Amino acid sequence: MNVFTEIRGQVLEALTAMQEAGELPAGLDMGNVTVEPPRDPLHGDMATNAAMVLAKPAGAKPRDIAGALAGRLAGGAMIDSAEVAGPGFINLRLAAHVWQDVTRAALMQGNDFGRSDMGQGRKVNVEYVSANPTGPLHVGHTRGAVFGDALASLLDFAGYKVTREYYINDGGAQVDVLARSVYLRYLEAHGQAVAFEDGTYPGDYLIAVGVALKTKVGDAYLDQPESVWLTEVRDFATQAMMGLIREDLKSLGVEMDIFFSEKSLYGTGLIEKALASLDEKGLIYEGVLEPPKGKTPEDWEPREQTLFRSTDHGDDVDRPVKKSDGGWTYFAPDIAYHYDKVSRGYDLLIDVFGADHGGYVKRMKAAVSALTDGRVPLDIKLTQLVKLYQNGQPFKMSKRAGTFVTLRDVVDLVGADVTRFVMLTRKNDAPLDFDLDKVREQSKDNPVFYVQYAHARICSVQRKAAEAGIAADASDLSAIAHPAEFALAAKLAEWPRLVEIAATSHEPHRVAFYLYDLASEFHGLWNKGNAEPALRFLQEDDPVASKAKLALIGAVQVVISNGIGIYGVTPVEEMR
RNA sequence: GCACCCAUAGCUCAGCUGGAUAGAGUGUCGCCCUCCGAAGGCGAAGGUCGUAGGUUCGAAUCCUACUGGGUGCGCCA
Repeated sequence: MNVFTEIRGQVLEALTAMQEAGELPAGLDMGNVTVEPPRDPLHGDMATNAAMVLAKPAGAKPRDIAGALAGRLAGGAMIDSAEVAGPGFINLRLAAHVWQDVTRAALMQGNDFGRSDMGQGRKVNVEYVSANPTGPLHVGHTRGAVFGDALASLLDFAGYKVTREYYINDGGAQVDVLARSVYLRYLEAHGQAVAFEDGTYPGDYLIAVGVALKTKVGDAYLDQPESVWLTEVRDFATQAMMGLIREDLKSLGVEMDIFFSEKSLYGTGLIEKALASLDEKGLIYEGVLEPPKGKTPEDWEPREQTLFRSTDHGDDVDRPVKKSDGGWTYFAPDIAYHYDKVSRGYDLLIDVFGADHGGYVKRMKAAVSALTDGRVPLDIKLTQLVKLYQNGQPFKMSKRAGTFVTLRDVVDLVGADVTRFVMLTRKNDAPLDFDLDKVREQSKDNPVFYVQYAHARICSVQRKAAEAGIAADASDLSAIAHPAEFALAAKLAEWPRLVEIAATSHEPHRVAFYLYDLASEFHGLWNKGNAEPALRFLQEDDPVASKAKLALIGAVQVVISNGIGIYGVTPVEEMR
């Protein structure tokens, strides 16, 4: 049940009736007509801007339209009163039964309350994390993982068919470096002294991989040239790293549907095919790029390369797909990868990248736009840096990995649920401060706690009720009658609308802020029970009222549970 | 030099894709437990929405130019 769409339906009906009555011209675009909660609750429960957006095209004064529209709306089934206000708003007061209906609907629909068919089953591919398989995931990846996963769940909840995908960069030079680093650890496992030189990975996490390699091949690679072992060790090491990464993701509760290997693109003709497709559109040519203005690299010299005319699709300069030695640039397999995604029939692609990939956005969008002739949109979400703190002080680096704080460090310290929720309490494009102490603090400036606390309180009431042999019952909700109770129910009514807004804007953080508001509304009502016993959830001698109030808070429980469920967070029944 | 992101209360941030008197938390000050969890709640104070123009019934939101901060910029992925 989405109160907003229902009321908007009534507004549109009324407008149509006005057109039929000749009060409004035909053929008006109603797309801009909105129904929203007014910022100031004194203005009523709902407001519509219909009169103002239609005034100009209809050639009438906003307040005149508003007056006529309000007259028609006032007779509606869900509407108690409709008043014209300000420049032409129509403020609506809804009938008490609307809030009771919402409460009932939330309780009955449970896990499905707020679920939308907005996506209409369209296929979406969300690619996220996609960290190089050269080591464990670190904090930055954690944010990308949490964000991508929540966005995927949100889209699923909004009616899309979602695929979660991880792109393994196992085709480039960095996996050769990985192989050499593992080889050093392999020598070390054989008792040799080794030095990690320029660019090799010195992290401790490779020690076990070196040992494992020794167990597998014995001394077969000792004193052998790279040509003998590189390919084998690279595969072995990459697999080991992906094993590590999968475990890291699992510790966060992230499960991918597809791990797509970059290497699998090579030798299959897919890259060639993708580029041929661009070539057919006349977007591939041989040429020489201008040096970047202002900051010319010292070793700059003009080279002829194979270029993609990305400027035809909104990029600033054309981009090379081949290096001067004829090998592919990184961009080429990336084009092929997206070509593959498109050919798998997705209606929408979403890439979640770290902020350091900002420079990549335009060319990637250009590529997808060119490949699909603009048919398939690609949205790229950049997640900004995570700054770690401990007790207000910048956090010192991890002892285990030597160079960075790992995902595992964070999860071990504060837990997956807290990590996930906190990392979603900021917009993806804003930097995030993550204080390892504060996120575990149990106070209301910690949104995780505050929301969980509301859920725990509800569970506490339910335990008390159970002792008295009472359970929620939505069949008679007439006891839900106080403005404070309506306010809470009104907040519940916003949930389905919020899901759609968050999903269309690809902004899962909105869920966190909503849940905080909902929790706040609930805590407020709880406390009003101090002064007004009639507002307490359990009414001594009135089982019908108690059941109704239990239904109300049960509905709150449902929404909290659904909301944090989208975040992959489990609601708690008791604070500890 | 160019591109992208950001700028809102002392601090940390929301702001429902253009709506009414811009909201939370924190910090400061004052209140509220004979009551289902006070790990809470209520109230006060706090603002030229970076600056200057523009678009229109209406701008924190859209456009332009600046200022300040972050990120990136051909054979690294």
